[in-house]
Amino acid sequence: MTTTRRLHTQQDMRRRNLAAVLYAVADGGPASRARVADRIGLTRTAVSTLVDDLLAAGLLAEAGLGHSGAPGRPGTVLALSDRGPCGLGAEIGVDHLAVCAVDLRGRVRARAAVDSANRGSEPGPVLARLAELVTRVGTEVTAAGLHPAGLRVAVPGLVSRGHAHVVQAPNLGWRDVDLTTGPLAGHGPLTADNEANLGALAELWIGDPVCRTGDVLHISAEIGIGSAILTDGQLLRGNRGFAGELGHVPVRRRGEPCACGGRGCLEQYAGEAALLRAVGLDPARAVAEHPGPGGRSAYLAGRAADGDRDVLRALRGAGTDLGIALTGATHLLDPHALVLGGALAVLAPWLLPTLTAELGRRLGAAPLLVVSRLGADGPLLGAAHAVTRSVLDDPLRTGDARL
Amino acid sequence: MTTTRRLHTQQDMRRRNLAAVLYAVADGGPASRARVADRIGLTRTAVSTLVDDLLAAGLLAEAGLGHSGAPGRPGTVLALSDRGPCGLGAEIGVDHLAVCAVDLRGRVRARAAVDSANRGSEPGPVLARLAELVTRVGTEVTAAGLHPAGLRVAVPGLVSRGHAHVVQAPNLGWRDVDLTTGPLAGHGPLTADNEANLGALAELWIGDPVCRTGDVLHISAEIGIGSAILTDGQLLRGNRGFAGELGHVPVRRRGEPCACGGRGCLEQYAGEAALLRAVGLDPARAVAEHPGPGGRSAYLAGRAADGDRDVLRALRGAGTDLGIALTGATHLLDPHALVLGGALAVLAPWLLPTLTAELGRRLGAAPLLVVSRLGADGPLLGAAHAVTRSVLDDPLRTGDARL
DNA sequence: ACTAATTTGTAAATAGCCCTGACGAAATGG
DNA sequence: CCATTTCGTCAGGGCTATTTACAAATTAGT
Repeated sequence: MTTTRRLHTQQDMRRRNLAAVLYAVADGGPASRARVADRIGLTRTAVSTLVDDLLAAGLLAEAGLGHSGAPGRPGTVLALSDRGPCGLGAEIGVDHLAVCAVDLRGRVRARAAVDSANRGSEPGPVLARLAELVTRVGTEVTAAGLHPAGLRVAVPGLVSRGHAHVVQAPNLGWRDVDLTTGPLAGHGPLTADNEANLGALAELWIGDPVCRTGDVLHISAEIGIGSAILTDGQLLRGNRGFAGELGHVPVRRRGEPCACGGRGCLEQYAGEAALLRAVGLDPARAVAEHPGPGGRSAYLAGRAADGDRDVLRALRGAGTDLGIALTGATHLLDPHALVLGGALAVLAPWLLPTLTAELGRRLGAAPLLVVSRLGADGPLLGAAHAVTRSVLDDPLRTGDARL
Repeated sequence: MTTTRRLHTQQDMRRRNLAAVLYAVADGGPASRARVADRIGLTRTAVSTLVDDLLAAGLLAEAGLGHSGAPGRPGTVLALSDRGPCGLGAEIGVDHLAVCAVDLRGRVRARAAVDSANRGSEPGPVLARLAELVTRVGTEVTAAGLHPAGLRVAVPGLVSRGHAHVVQAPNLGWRDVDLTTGPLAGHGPLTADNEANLGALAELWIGDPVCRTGDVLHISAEIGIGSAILTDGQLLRGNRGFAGELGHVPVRRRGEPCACGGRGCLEQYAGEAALLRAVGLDPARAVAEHPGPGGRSAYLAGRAADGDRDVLRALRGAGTDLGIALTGATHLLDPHALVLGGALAVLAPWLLPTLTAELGRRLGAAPLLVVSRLGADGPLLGAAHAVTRSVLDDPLRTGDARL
C-alpha cells in the first residue's frame, strides 16, 4: 500500500535482523550469540556478523563470560549498552513540565520537573522553560557517557505526527504550534505525540505484561477522559488521530449537553470537572490548588480514603457510567484487557466496585481489568521510550527516521 | 513477537517481491515489466526474473505488445491469468446456501445458490447440500481452464480461524462443528470465517475505494447487527474474534433487556427482529415468508417505498439509534468512513435521514457515510476473494497457507 | 527513407546476505 | 587426563537484487 517504505531490498532484511537481535536481548535479557541465534531463528554465523555491527555502533556491549554451570564453552554475554544512545522524553502538562532520559536498557538515568501554569499561556515562554529542563537532563546524561538520540514531547492535544507540530491543544489554548523552530532543537530528531497515546505505549512497553498478550484498551483521564487502542503491538490512531475519545461516547440518550456538540457524553458524568462539581468544588480553583499531574485525583483519592461520603458517591457514579461506555467499547473491540491508567489509576480503588459490577452485569465475559502501575508517569516514560524504541527498530539509521 | 513466522530469510524477501509484482498488476492494471518495476521500486532485471517465475507458475500471462503511442520500444503487457488458480467462496446463511468462484482478475466465473432452511438444522445435511453446490461450481470452472486453489466458507457465527471450525453459530443452532471432516473437502485448503468479516473485507478489496484510503467501520445487519473494523488494510478481530459487536452497544441506559445479558442494546431498537415487531410482524414467520439473504429487508424496503407509515417510522427510529451507537464508535475509532453494508444497504434510503441528522448533531465532523454497493453479496464475494488474495500473497506456496 | 532519441527486455558481472560444514577454543564430568 | 558439549569464527556456496551494457522495437524529426 505505502510505496514509500520499501521492504524488498537486502538492506531492509539486514535492518530487520539487526533489530531482531536487539529485541532478542531487550526482551529476553542478556544472552550469548548462540542463545540469541536460537531465539530469533538465525544461525550463529549470521548473528555473529550482526552483533559485530551492533558492537561497533555502540548499541550492544560484551559483558564478560557467562558461566552457566552446564558443560560446554561459555559464551560472551551480550547486553544492551548503558553508555550508548538514550532517549529524551518531555511532557507539557496543563500545570507542569517534565523531562526524563532513558537508556537502551530502559532505565531512567535522569529526570527533572517543574510546576508551570501552562493553561492559556503563550507557547514561547513555556517551550523556553521546557528547553532549559531538557538541556539540564541532556548534560547530565552526557556526563554519564550517554548521548541523546532524539527528543519526543508528550502534548495534551492533537499532534501531527512526525512533524512535531501541535495542531490544537485545547487545555493549553494552543493552535498550530510548530515545536521544531523553537528552542527544543539540538537533541537529535524532535518529535511529538499525544500524551494519552504515549501513556498507552508506555504501558505496552514497560507496564503490565497482559498488554503484550493481546489487544488492549488503555483508559487514561487527565483533564478529559481519553483512551488508546493497542492492537497487535501498535496504536490505532484513526483517520485524523482522534481515535480513543472515550470521554465523548454517549452514555445517556438525552443527557447533559457537552462542549463537543453531543449530549450525554461520558465526560459529563465521569470526567474530572464533573467529579469536582459533584463534590461542590469549582474545577478551575481546584486546578490551581492541586496542581501537577494527577493533582486533583490525588486530592479526591485522599478524601475518598478519609471516607468522604460525597466523594465516594461521585466515584461510584463515575464507575457506573464508565462501565456503560466500556461495555460498548468492549463489544466493539473485544479487548484482552482494559487498563486504567493516568489519573484513573489512583482513583481505581473507589471506581472498581461499580465499574466491575456494571461490566459483569452487561457483559457475559468481561475482559481483564488492570490498574496501571505507571499511573501519571506513563506519558513521560512513554515519550522517552519511544525514542529508544526507534533506535532499536533501525539500529544503523540507514532509513529515514519514521518517528 | 511471533517467532513462528520468520521474516528474515531470503526466501521471504523473494516471496514478498513476487507478491509485490502480482499486486502491482492487480491494483494498477496490466502493465509491462518496466512499468511494474517503476511501480514497486525494483529494477527491471529483478522484475524480469520475478515475472519469469510467475509466468511459469501460471499466475501471470503475457497479453501481447502494448502500443502506447509514446516513443520507445513497446513492452509486453502482463496481466493476471484468467486460466490459473481461482478462489471458491461459500456462504451458509440462515435460509440459503450459495457458492461462487472468482478468478485472479476478480471476475466471478461461476455461481450457484439454493434456498435452504438452515435454522436449527443438523450440520450434516446442510453441509452435504452445500458440497453439492461446491462441486457443481468447481466442475464448471475446471471446464473453463481454472483450478480451485481453496474454499472459504462464510458462516453467521464465531469461527476459529484457519481451522475451519465453527465454535458457535446461534442462528443456525450449531456448536463446535468441524467443517474439515465433512463433505466439503477436496477443493484445496478449506477455511472459514465470520460472514460480517468477509463482507467487510469484500468492501475493502472490491468495494468502495474510500475503504482503501483509511480506517473504516463496516456495518452489516443480517439477523443481528454486526460490524467490522478495517485498520491499515486489515481486520481488527479482537481477543476472541468477537470484535465488531455493534448490535450490543448500549444506546439506552435503562432499556430493554437483551439476550446478551445487557440492556438497552442497539439491536433491541434497530435489529431486524425489532423492526419487524415494530410493524406488527412475527420475526419467525417473516423469515419463513421472506427467505434468502436480505429477504426481510427487501420486503421492508418495498413497504417503505410504498410509503407505509409504520415501516417509515420504525426505520426513522432505527436510524436515530444507529446514529447514537455510531457516534460512540466514531469517537473511539475516528474512522475515515462508515459503510452501510449487508441488509442495511437496501434500507439505507430510509435510515440515512435520521442517521445523518444524529451524527451531524453529535459529532462536529462526521465521517463519510457510504452505502455499500455489494450489499448482501459481500460475504460470498469476500470469501472467494480471500482465497485468491492468499494466492497472491504467497504465489509459489512456499510457506504454509496461513488462511 | 533514414537517423536520432527513447524505451524495453535480457545477459554478464558484482555485491550483499545468510547458510552449510568444519574447526579451534573453552568449559564440564568422569 | 580425556571425552563431551557448547561457543564463536572461518571458508565456501547459494540466492537475490543491482549495476552495466547491449540488442530490439518504436516514435519524432529531417
